[in-house]
Amino acid sequence: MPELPEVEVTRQGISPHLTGAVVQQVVVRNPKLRWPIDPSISHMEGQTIRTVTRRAKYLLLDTAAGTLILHLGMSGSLRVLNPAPAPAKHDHLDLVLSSGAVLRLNDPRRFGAAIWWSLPLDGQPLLNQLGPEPLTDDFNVAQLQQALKGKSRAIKLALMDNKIVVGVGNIYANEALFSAGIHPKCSCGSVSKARLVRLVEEVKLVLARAIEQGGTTLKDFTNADGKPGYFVQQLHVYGRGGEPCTGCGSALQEIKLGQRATVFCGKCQR
DNA sequence: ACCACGACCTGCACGC
DNA sequence: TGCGTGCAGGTCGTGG
Repeated sequence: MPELPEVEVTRQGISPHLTGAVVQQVVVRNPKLRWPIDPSISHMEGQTIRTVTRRAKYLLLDTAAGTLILHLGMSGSLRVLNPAPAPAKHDHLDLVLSSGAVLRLNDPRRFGAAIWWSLPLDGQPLLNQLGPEPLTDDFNVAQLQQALKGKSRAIKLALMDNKIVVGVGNIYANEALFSAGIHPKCSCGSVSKARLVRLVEEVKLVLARAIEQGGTTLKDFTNADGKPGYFVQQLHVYGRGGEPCTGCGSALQEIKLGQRATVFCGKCQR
């Protein structure tokens, strides 16, 4: 489900309900996520959520005693419910707030994660190896050029590599490469600086636009209020293999790259 | 040090 | 209608 825009839309949706709220109870219905939810998550009970932030596709709920790190995997979603209905299938985790509202995690495929981290965050192994945030100046041409220098693998795989830049998943990697006119199989080291300038711009643009539109809903993504995102209407290539290119009209090609569906225009992208 | 690939899961669309 | 197959928005850990 979520790439960076969907996670950010989720963050924006839940933040007003969570910031300053006291966690009255943590209910773990099924601990079997990507990593088992550790019982120490109960230490969050009684804590006040100070901030709700995002790093890459991780949501960070900060308290004085530690941070709850949430990841939505491929199929996870968070809702704030008040009142909360009876839990449904795949509702694995609830944070019951003293306001009566409930933050509920639903994740059919269970690739997501919920990790209670009571140590300093800079020692968190999932977080401390991550590359720059794409929507900040830390992601720029100089940094990208340095990261790609001498590498021969396909540019699309590099774009989706969290050490190079975080948050760009399969949808937006396809879209950004299309907008930048770069063939997804281009060898990293062979892309000119001018084209990398363009790529950095397009990555930022497509992510920012998707956030504005409430994210991309393909099947099951909804924001914290249960509403879908509308960016799917602005996708140029993702999910459109065989259909006409919005630029030149020729049929979009679809291949596999790193086991992921890769769609591009053979004419507009070189 | 790099990189490709399998693995983790459920649900859905499709073809027979 | 039912069954098998393949595919899906992520990313860690492995083995080469």
